Amino acid sequence: MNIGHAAERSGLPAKTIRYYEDIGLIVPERSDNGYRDYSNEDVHRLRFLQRSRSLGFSVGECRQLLSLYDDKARESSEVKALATAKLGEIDRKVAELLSLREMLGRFVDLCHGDDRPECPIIEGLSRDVPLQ
Amino acid sequence: MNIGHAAERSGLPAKTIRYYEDIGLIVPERSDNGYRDYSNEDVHRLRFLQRSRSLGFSVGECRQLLSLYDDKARESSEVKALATAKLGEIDRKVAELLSLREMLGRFVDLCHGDDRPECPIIEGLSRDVPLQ
DNA sequence: ATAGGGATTCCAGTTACTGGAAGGTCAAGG
DNA sequence: CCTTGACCTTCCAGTAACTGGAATCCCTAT
Repeated sequence: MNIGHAAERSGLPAKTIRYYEDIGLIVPERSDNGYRDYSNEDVHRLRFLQRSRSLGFSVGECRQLLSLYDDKARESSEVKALATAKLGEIDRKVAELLSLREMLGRFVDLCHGDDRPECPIIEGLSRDVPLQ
Repeated sequence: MNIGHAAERSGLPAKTIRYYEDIGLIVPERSDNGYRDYSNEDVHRLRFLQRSRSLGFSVGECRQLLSLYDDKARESSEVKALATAKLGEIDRKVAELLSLREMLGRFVDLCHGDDRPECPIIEGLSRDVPLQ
């Protein structure tokens, strides 16, 4: 299967698939004409990558996950530890965004948003300690 | 004021301040010895940058905000529009993270996490359609 | 005189791709 | 047989927003 087809079936752009090959995540066979030739198992692996990345795993973590995926004797606790750590990261990220949201939201609420130059948002951004 | 002091007072690393100068966000005076010399107003501007960045504005957006900050005749509606758009972005990002969190959390819950190789997380990541 | 702590510039690396140029391959149509 | 268009190849460069490091310079204190 050519890269275009593999791209379609995995949901990853062809460019990205080549990049993943550059960094050694997936190395397909080559056809006689030099084209990359992906097996169904390769596509599976690509989809695994696509899904892991979209779930917020870094490429490095995907590499770890792939080696666990390849290791038929892995212990599920290893995988669970990785995934649980990632959950914690997501939670921290959400909390951080929510606190930013709250501060910015307060600035926005205070701003009348008309044609006058006074603007609590600008003031909030430049004040030493925003909101007392 | 030397860059070290400006860094301390603005909460930005000196490296970052030099970078901001490279990209034209803030250009301080120079002392006779060639050292950068920051005024109190410069520090104010740096803090504005620090705060805006930490609130999730991109450097490009900070550039916009700075020009509004500099423009004494700006209309507050302009600033409000920018900030409101950013709020929407934050909300979208949070929603996305929460949905990732939910999916990954379900995989983690399903995994017994022991020394056996069966692992619903790996399976979830490699399945075509995770959790129907 | 020298030792330290800061300052300077410049170059390279990071993450995870993405865009583009120059060229090779293949199947279909005239 | 030739061309056209859609694919494929490699390689180089650029993105965002810094960060690290090397080589060198400046200032102050002992």
